[in-house]
Amino acid sequence: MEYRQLVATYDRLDATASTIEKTEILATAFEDAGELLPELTQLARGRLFAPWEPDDLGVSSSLTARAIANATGVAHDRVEAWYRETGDLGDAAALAVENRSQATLFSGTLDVATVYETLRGLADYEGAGSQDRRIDDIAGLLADADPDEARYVVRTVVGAMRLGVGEGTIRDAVAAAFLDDSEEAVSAVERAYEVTNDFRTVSETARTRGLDGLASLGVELFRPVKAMLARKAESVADALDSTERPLLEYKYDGMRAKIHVRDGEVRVFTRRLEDVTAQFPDIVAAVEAELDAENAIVEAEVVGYDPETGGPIPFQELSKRIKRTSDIEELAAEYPVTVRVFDLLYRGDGSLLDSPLVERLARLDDLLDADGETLERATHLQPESLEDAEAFYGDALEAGQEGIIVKNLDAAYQPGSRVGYMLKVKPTMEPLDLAVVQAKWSEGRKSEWLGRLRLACWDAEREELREIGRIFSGLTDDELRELTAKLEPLVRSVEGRTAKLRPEVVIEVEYEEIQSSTTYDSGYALRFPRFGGFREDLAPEDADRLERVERLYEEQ
DNA sequence: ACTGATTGCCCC
DNA sequence: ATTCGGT
DNA sequence: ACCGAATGGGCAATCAGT
Repeated sequence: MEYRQLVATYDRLDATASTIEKTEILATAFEDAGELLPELTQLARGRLFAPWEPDDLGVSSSLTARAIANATGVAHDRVEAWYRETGDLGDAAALAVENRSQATLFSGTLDVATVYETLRGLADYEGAGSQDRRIDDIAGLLADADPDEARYVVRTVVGAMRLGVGEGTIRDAVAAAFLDDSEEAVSAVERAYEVTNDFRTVSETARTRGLDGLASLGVELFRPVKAMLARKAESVADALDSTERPLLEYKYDGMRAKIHVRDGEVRVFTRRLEDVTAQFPDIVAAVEAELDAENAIVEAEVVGYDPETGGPIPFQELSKRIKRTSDIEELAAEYPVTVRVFDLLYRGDGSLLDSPLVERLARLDDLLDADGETLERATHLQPESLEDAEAFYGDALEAGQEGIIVKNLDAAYQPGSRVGYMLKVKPTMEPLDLAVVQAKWSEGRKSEWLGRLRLACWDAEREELREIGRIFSGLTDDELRELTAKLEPLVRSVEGRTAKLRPEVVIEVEYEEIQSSTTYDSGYALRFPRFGGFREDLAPEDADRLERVERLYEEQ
């Protein structure tokens, strides 16, 4: 299949806002794909790998910009300039190909399999010179590409197709292409995807074996199921109101883990389905000792603690263990963990996804060693009243945890994030008033606007601003527009898409937590910062004091 | 052997 | 992770 | 209600450059 055909599909997806039309366009492409269907279901989202496969291409914007320059003979600076202007490296690539120098040869056209295999192959290069080989491979594709082809090759490399196509659209299109558009067909595809996490398997099964084939795809050990995600509730009362038969659990600040046991062998997966078994030998040993099952899937939060005091440690410290490949045992001793178990998805020879939570937990309790040191049920309560629940929430905060999770004991395990299954309640922090010292032009739809603010608090002792991080969401389009108008007159200098500003604008900033930081000169940074409103009444010197930040940090 | 830049459906 | 806008 | 896009701090690994 020629890549040009796929590009035509991309362009049509890009041109329509209607999800119904997007589904139709994709369904047609899937029907025509033949043997290339598995690759096409990945490429449609700009992804090359199934979620649990290592998919480190080792190349993103800066190296790709070099590849574009190499392939087209256009100066690297010009490619960078187009990238800055358009905010999209794919568009910059298209421009570069249009303006390619005479010296480079346009030798032909691409086919889909070549693009897919070449890009996948980037991940295999290691060691000295590997970046050059990656650049050469990408440049090789671009040398054979016309401008539109180049745009989407590059967008695939950098992982930002921006076509409005995600999992939901692929799901609907697979159903429409090989089954029908009934609710039954869509649910069958969805279910198959939830348990396999792989659209290549799902689409190929739907094509060759239809509805029955999809139904035969079930939970398998060592193939992670999508995680059930919580939604936010405003208060304990709200959460209880919308939950039939509530069970409350502490919400811990750690790492979500899915632990599979197959014939006694243990594997640990993250929420995004990365295999981190090698990083957590202590968890493997604890599961072997404290979980009475040869075949099972349990779900848990891995929580670090200080071996000296026994108290909880910041997530930053636990996170040192997650990607570590050396000195594993030393790190395990320095940052030991407890495993707070809260669900059982599989036991013995079958899936428990469709069983109600109350039954899954009863079976989980059967398997857990009551005196285990490392594996322990997440602290939980079946509340009799709102007062009960609020007291439990208070206990959780008192114990230094994030808040609570509210679950429905009658509900099945529902992978993904849906209404009516699971809620989280967390306290809101007092917002900070911070001065805006720098801004960047945004990307994509928002690329005309100055967003992405760098913020500072006021150091009263030294009488100067000290940076404390950036903001990352919370602005409506109107606010972004207003912000841009306010900031543009304050621009002192521009470098790339970054503008340094005279610090005159002060905004309110919400966040989840204050972290210690080596990145910012205040020594602190905000976790999940978001815009809370303009403070027209404040000057930069009126921004929150560093002292207050320090105090809040100590208090939390 | 060291540093700085870059990367990641990373973790949160 | 959180939040916003489109459907 | 759902989906997709766009964005934060901070970590270890990797590699280019010296």
